[in-house]
Amino acid sequence: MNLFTDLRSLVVAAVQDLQAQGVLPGGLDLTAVTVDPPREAGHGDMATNAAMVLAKPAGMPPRAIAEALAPRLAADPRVASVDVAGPGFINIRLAPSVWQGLVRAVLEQGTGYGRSTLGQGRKVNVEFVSANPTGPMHVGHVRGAVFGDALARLLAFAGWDVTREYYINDGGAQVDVLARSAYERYREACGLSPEIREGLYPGDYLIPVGEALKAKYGDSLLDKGEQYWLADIRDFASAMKMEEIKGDLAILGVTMDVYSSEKALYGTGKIEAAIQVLRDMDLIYEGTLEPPKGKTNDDWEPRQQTLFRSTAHGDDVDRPVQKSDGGWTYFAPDIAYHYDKVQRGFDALIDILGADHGGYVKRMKAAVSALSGGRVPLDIKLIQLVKLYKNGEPFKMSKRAGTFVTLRDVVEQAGADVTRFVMLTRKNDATLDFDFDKVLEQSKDNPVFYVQYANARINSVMRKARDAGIDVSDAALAAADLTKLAHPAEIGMARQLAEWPRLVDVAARNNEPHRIAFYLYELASDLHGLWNRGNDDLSLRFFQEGDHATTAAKIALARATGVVIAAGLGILGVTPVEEMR
RNA sequence: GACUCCGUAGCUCAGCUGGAUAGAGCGACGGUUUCCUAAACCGUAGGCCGCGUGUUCGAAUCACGCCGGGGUCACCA
Repeated sequence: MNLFTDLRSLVVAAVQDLQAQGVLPGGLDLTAVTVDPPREAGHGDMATNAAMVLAKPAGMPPRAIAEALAPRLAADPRVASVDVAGPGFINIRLAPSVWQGLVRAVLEQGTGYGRSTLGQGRKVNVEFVSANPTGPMHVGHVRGAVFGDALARLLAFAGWDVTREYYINDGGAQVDVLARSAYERYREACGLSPEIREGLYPGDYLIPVGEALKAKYGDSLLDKGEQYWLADIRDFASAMKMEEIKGDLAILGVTMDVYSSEKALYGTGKIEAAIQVLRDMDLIYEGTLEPPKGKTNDDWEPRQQTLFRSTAHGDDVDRPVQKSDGGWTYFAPDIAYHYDKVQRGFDALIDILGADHGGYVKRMKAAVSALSGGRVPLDIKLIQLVKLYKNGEPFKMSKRAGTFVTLRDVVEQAGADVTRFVMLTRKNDATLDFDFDKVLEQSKDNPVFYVQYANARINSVMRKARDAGIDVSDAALAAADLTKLAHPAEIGMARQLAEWPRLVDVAARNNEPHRIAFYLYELASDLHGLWNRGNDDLSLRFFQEGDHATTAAKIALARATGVVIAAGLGILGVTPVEEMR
C-alpha cells in the first residue's frame, strides 16, 4: 500500500478522462506528474503539480487545467476536498477514513509494509569491505561494512535479488609482505629474534600466525630461502587473516554470500580472456601516457605500456593494464573480476569503496560499460572517513602509539546496534564523527537511543493495555474501531507512516540507506510529541482509562508506528529494544 | 593542472532526483512533571542556501563559470 502512488493513479485517470472528452489534447507525457505531501500542512494532505506540468504541452493555462481536474478528483470517495492554489497546485485533503485505513493496512501487512517491487526481482551484486587479508579490520572498515550491509538489506526490501560479495585482494605484493612478516613471527615463535625490516608489517597481530606456522611446520622452514616457503606461508597467513575478518564481520552482524579471490583469477586465463574481450573491441593498445600536469613527478619517464582505452567510455585518460615488467597491474584482475560478475548475470553492480579510491571510479565504470555493452550499470559509492572522538576530543589512531582502533574495539565498546545506527547517520560522502562517549549516552542527543526509546514507550503502553485485559494482537487491533482516531495529531502520525513506502523507494533508488535512519528519527520525534501531548490533553493518551474501544484504536496507531520502526531498524540491521534499562 | 566530493542557522547536518513562507539536532533564552517512562515535550531568537550567469511557470536542487575546503592523480592495491 502506497498512498502516494494510489493518488497519482487517481490524478492520471482524471487527466485521461479529460483527454477522452477532448478537454485536454491526447498524447501528453505524464511522467512529470507527481503527487507529494505539501511542506505546509495547511495546504492539505497531498498536492499535485499536474496542471503546471501539463500547461505548456496542452497549450492551456495551468489554472484552467487545475479547475477542470479538481471536481473529478473530488468525486473520489477517498478525497475530502480539493482546492486550486498558487500557480496551479491542486491541493487534496483526504478523508479521515483514508488515514484510519492506512493504520489498519500497516497492522495487516506488518513489517512487510513498505516493501516495494522496484527491483522486480532483478539481480544486484553489492561488493563491499574487500579489505586486504593482511591485518585486523579497523574503524575505517566499519563504516563501509555497515553501509554495504544496510544497502543490501534495503535493496532486498525494495524487491531486488541481492548478492553480498567480498573481493579478497590476495594477489598483489601486499600478501607477499604479509608472508615475509609472518615468517619473522614464525622465527620468533621458534625462539629466534624477529627482524621486522622496513616495509614489513610490524603489528603484533601476526604473532599468532607465527605460532600457528610453528605448530604446522615445526623448525623445518627455518633455514630455507624465501622461494621455498613464500607461496605456502602467503596462503596460510592470508587464509588465517580471512577467518579473523569473517569473525569480525560476524560480531558486527554482517554476513557475505560470496567471497571471491583475486589470486584465484591468476592462472585460469580469466584475466587474459577479459582483456581479450576489450582487445576485440579495439580498446587495448600499446602506447605512452603523458605525465600528469601540475604535479611534480621527479621520477617520471615516458614508458611504453599496454593501455585500456577507457576514454572511449568516459574516463579522462587511458589506463595501464600491464606493468613494464609484463605483469598485470592491479587494474587488470579487477577488470576480470567485474567481467565475471557481468557474466554471472547481474543486472546491476554496486561497489563500495573508501573515498581515497575516488580516482578509480571512472576507469572501473568504463570497464564495466565496455564489457557489458552498456547493459549493466555500475554504481560506486565512496565512503568518507570516520573521525573518532573521545569525550569531544579528537582521538588519533596510530599503530605505533598502540592506539590502533580495531573493529572489535568499537563493537565491544559501543555494541553492534549502536555502531551500525550511528554509522548511518551521515550520508556516505560526508565525513562522520564517532564519539565513543556520546554514542552510549542515553538522551535525545543520541539518535539511536531516541528511536529505541520511542519503541520502548510503544511497548510500555501495549503492556499496560494488555494488563488491562485488552487484546493487543495485530489482528485484534486491526479490527478495532479506528474511526476514533480523528485528532489532527493522530492523523499527523498516520501521515508520517504513509511516508514510509515512499521513503524506501527513494532510498533504494539512490542507494542511500542513511535516509532510513533520518526517517526513523523523525518518526520517533512524532511519537514522542504525540506522547507528551497526553500530558496536557488527556484525550490524546494512548491508554484511555475505562474505555477499551478507544484505547484499542489508539494502541493500534502506536503499534503501527512500532511496526514501521521495527521494519526500518531491520533495514539498518539494528535490533529494536522492548525496554530501556 | 586534471578529476572528484563538499560549501545551507553560531556548531553538526537533513532537504524526498525542480515546487508554495528552506528544516532538524546541539548551543542560547523561556516554559511543561499529583498524568501510560520528563531518558521526553512545547515555544522564542537565529538564513544573500559560497558568488555569478543560464535553463523555466518555478532553482538550495539542474547546466556552465568563478571562489574556498577535503580526497585522488602511470610502472602499489
